[in-house]
Formats: sequence, structure tokens, C-alpha cells
Amino acid sequence: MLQEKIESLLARALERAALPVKLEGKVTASPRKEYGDFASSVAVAGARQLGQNPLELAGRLAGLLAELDRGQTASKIEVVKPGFINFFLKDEVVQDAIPEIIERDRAWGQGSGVKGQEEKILLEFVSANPTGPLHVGHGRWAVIGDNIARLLKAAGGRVATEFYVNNVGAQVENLEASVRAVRAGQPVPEGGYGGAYIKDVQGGTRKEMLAFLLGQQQETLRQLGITFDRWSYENELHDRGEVLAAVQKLRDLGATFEEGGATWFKAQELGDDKNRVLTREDGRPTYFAADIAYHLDKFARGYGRLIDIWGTDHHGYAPRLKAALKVLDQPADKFEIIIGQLVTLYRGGEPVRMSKRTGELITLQEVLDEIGADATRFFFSATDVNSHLDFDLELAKQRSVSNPVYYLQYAHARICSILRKSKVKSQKSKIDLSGLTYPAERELMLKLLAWPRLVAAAAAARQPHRVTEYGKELAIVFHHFYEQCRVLGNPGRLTLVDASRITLRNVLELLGISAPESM
RNA sequence: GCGCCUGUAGCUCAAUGGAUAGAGCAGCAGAUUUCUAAUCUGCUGGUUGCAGGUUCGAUUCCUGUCAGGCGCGCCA
Repeated sequence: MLQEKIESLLARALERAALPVKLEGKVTASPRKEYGDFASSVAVAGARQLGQNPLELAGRLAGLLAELDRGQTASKIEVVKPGFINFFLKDEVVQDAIPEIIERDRAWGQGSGVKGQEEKILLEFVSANPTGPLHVGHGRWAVIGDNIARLLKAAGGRVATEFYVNNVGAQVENLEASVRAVRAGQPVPEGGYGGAYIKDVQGGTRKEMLAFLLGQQQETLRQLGITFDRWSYENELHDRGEVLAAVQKLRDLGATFEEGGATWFKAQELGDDKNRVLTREDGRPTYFAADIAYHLDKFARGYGRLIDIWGTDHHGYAPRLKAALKVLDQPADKFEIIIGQLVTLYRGGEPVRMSKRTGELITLQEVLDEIGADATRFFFSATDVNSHLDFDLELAKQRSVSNPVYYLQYAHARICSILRKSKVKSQKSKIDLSGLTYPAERELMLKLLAWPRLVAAAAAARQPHRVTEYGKELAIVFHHFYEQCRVLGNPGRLTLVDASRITLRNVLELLGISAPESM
């Protein structure tokens, strides 16, 4: 790719000048077109470290670069103010990179890899309690999780996804009691579930009730295009004795103490706020104990890297679990926890609480029914999961026609329409692209060619919203091109449009959003 | 009280420590005998909560402070 070419040139220049300066992240697309196509701040960054004048250093490097390149890649290499080096690529270098997009097609953007992370990855997300319908926050984790899985796979990673079903503990006992109470026409017990959905829960046994509710969750997720490679049930860990075995291991390692009849994990020595109970006074293990066993099981199943996505309401739980895994000699640095901030739902400007116990609950299913899977996925894919999200349902409905998701889909549909009308088929090779020199064409080509790099960066950062941002940018650049350049009858532009189609489709696919051929 | 996250345009959100902080929506003014106007062009809109610090350079890193969210169970 183009950026790699620049990086490689710079690396050789630095080597020749015998300058031990880190190049990583010091080559970027230029922020303004006056600054060329790519820019490097390596001279500014390295100047102090080397005790040199940044401008002089940049000048020296630029001279070496010109010498090494011999005008093959860059039409101009310039040095400006503080010491930036700007690269202006030759048109033919950009044009020559386009056929690869057509050749790679669905694989375009894939396999760029995440350096140093070749382990098998297990990605766990949603893992909602099977005590009611999924709420909007779950929808956010679900979409983000599914997108991260797609991203990691696209980057070449081996990823499996998993949903952990907490079918043991007080919450499921409360659920059963609530269902039975409502059926008997009695008020739900203290700590029970009062939602309207309780009366619709089917099943005569607790197991059947949980299966019914889990089935509803699965159906909602299916409508969102989300499936899991595996559903892990908490009760199986208990049944196999793995939970108590995990506690025993901690005991053997001297990481526990007994107090008040309970077994405690010495979490405080390991950075947690306080010590944590593993088995209660009556001998029953806590959720924490089961979760330790669960994560031991994940590593034992051969996964070298674990990624969990949790809601922010569980973030305080992270230190104890990490501490326990560390004590148990697990590779704690290979255990990532992504904390997702909550979604605050508004309806007509009024905040709606997302508690399972309020009557005013708005479920993920309702949101799906209102605005559709594509828009729901796009909306949750558009923001950094680490930021709070305010979402007004009325607003989403009102502007559903001008929702950004349609902007991307429309661009794709337009492209398909052009290609349908064209008599000439886009070809993989022997197409003369030398006519593509117009600014809008050049801008589009550069944007397309940035795709593989973006996939790798988004995967490494576990930030699917970068893909969404890229998609919006690409659609803008394409529409810009479309308004200015007539395509039909121009084989070079037709190839460019086909490359745009492939890239846009791959973007939408990575986000789990449909790419319609007509709208 | 302690901990984690957040604070950017009227609203919703972007911006690996880089150059003049960007989009969409909303508002205003325009564009269609032309491949899909679900589009495009232009304008309006900012002390990046506030105060310091580090740096050649800070929305980004550090300290303090204010505001909001979430935690601080022998619940999960």
C-alpha cells in the first residue's frame, strides 16, 4: 500500500543516516491537501532525542528520500515549518494501486493483521441474566462485540464468540418466584421482577422459564444479525465441580483466609479495594468464584487471549477477577476487559430508565421494531463505546429517512445502479487508469486505498466506530466524485466505481449492515 | 468519602501528542433537460467545562477543581 511505501522509504533513509528514531505512527495521511498526500513528523519528534535542529534534520532526510526514491513514488517531497516532511505521490502510483481492490474483492481490507497477537481469541459479550428481555445497553454491547469479532477476523485473527448464561443464583430464584406469584394473582415477592413481561413467561419449571427467556434474547439478537459460537452455562461449571476446584486452588496458593465461616480471597493485597468472598457462610460459592472458574476454563480450552465486554455497572468487578487470575498464574496481560458506557434512552426529551423493574422499560426488541436492524446497528456502531450515549427514540424515528446509515446504503445502491447500466464491465486488468487525475478522482482513490490500514488500526484498538467513521467519509468522497465525474462510457472511472462498490460493501459487511443494490 | 468513565458547534458525535479542532442533524441561501436529489454547493455556528503544569507543539498526557454517569454486597 501507499503508506507502507512511504514508511519503507523513510525507514531506509533513517537507516542510511544512522538515526535510531522510531518511525511507528509517524507517517499519516496529510490533514490538508496543501501538505500533500502523506506527511511525517518523524523529524520533529526525533530532533530533541538526537539533539538536532528539527528543520535541518527534516531537510537532511528529505534529501536522502529523494535520492532513494529517484522520483519513482513521489512527485515532490517538501519540508515545512516545524520540520514536517510532506509527500506528494505521483498520479500513476495511486492509479496502479487500484486494480488490487478489484482483484481482492471480498478479501480487500482483510488479513492486514494485528502485530504480536496471533493467539486464539475468545470474545465474550452480552452475557445478560436470563431473567428478562435485553435492554438497550445490551444492544450496544451486542453490536460492539459482534463488530469487534468481525474486525478481528478481518484483520486475520482467530476469534470465537461466547455468551455466558448466569443461570445460577439469587436472580434466577427471584425470577421463578416472581413468575409463580404473578400466575397465582399475587404480588411479586421482595426483590422479585415486576416487569409486564413476567406474565408472558412460559414453562412449568425454572429451567423451562429460563430457556424461554433465553430464547427471546436469542431471537432479538438473531434479528440484529448476531449469533454466538458458543453459549456457556454457569450451572455446568458448578456441576463439573470446577467452581469449588478453583477456590481450592486459591486456598492451596495461600491466597485465601477464613472468616465468619466464609472463605475470602485476599484481593486487597493485590490492588482491590477490599477482600472478596469466594464461598459463603453456608458453603455456597459466590458469582465471583464461578467467574474465576469460567475464565480458567476459557484459558484451559486453548484460548491465548480473552476479551470481555462488560457494562460500566460491572467495572468495579475487574480488579478482583484480574487479581485472581494472576494469582492462579494465568497470563493476566492477555485478559482484556472492555468497559462499555451506558445508553441513556430518551423519549420526547424525557429520560427513560433502563431498569428491568420499571413498567416503563423499553427493550432492545422494541427499538429494533421501531427503527430496524440496520439503523440500530449503525447507531450503536457510530460512537466510542467508552463514551456515554444519549439516544432519543422520537428523534431517531423522525429523522429515520435522513439517518446516516441510509447515506452509506444509498451510495452503494447508486454505484450498483451505474454498474447495471454500464455496457462495459469493469475489468481486473488491462484497464487504463491514467486518465484518473481529477482532484475528486484522486481523493476517492486515496480514500479507498486507506481501507486495509484502517481495518488493522480499528482491530488493534478494538474500536469499530472507526469503521463507521471511515464509511461516512468514503460515502462523502464518493458522492463528491459522482457529482463531478460522469462515469458511463469511461472505463477508468467505471473501474474506480467498482472499487468503490467493493470497499463500501466491505465496510457495511464489517458493520453487519446490509448493502442494498437498489433503494 | 473513595474508585472508574465522560465533558468538544444549538443537538448527537469524530479527531495514533502534531500543522487552520471536523462530520451529521437543526438554521439560512442555492443547485435537477445529465449515470438514483435518500444527493450536491455555499453560509452561520468553538475560550475543546474551568485553572494550572509538562512539551518545539495539548481536545489528547499530569495535577487540582466543577458538572454528569456508574460502582464501592456473604447480589449477579
